[in-house]
Amino acid sequence: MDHVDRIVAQWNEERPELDVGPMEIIGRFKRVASHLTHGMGRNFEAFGLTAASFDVLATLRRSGPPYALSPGDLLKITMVTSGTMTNRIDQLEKVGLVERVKNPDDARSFVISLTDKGRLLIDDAVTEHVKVQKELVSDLSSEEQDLLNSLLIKFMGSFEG
Amino acid sequence: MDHVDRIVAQWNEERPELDVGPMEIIGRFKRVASHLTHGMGRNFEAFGLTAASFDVLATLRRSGPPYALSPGDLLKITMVTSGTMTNRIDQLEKVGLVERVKNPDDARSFVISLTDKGRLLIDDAVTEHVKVQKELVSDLSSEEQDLLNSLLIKFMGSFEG
DNA sequence: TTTATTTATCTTGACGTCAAGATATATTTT
DNA sequence: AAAATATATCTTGACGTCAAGATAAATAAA
Repeated sequence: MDHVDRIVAQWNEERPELDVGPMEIIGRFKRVASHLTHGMGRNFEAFGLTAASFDVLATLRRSGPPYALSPGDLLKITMVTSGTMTNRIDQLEKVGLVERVKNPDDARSFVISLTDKGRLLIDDAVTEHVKVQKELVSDLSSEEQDLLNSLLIKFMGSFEG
Repeated sequence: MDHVDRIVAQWNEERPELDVGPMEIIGRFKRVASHLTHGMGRNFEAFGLTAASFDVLATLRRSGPPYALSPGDLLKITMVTSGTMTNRIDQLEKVGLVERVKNPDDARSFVISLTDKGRLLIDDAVTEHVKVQKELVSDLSSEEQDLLNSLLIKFMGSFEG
């Protein structure tokens, strides 16, 4: 009888005609996602980052040398709006982790480039990040992890496929 | 080759020593959670609600008659901070969906009570909500849904058990 | 009974996000 | 060449959230 069971039991009592089967999956899904968010967030904090700033730095880092992408590329990859990305870049530039470099071929655009400081920080943070991620799924057996992953591939495909 | 595969491939190229297996699960998890949030959010909007206000109204409704809980109860159930709950209640009170009723036995506390308008609205919204939820998981077979749910029970238990 | 502690709720200030729209530059059409 | 359209980015204002702390009332300790 976990938290979601209790919610479902209440609805069965109050609105027995409702089909609350999918609510079990979705309720647990969002709750686990919240635990994952908080678990990873504690690590981001330890590096003076937020999920938002980590997201940008990691995107630049894994894109490979020269560790630079346009704001437009970044917002497509990270699925946020342009205003959000402007704000993220502002914050990161303020603390010297990225810099805006003018594109000489198109005066509308920039590239956002990792500074040395930014690259060193994100490399350390990612090293720790994957350890945290491993720990977060560690209560599932290797077989359960594979099974969950294959279900998630299909589930995600139903939205993005 | 989905979005998460591409991210993993980039890390393998740039930081091959990292164990990015858990990242597949967690990356897909957060991405699916985001699709679920947006899918349900469109329905909340159709009723003039947000995920936050729906959350409070649904919690009150499924608690059964007299559809009233204290702010303290609500924040424990919904896992938000007290400031957030105060703000949610303010918004809902402003539009007449709940009201603050003084507790005569303890002058510090109130109960937050669904108004008639609030109860009618949340009953309609929930009816639609479970339909949306059913649709959101409909690309998974009944067996896959059960399998996913049992994995989620264990996964969630690793945080809350 | 006075003082200290705990409990219940609210306030404040900062942050990340989004939607809508503004600005400036590039490209296409006429 | 001028006008219309498209593209790239930024600005603004509102919202939901949180952490930290304030307020007020109830309870416990002295």
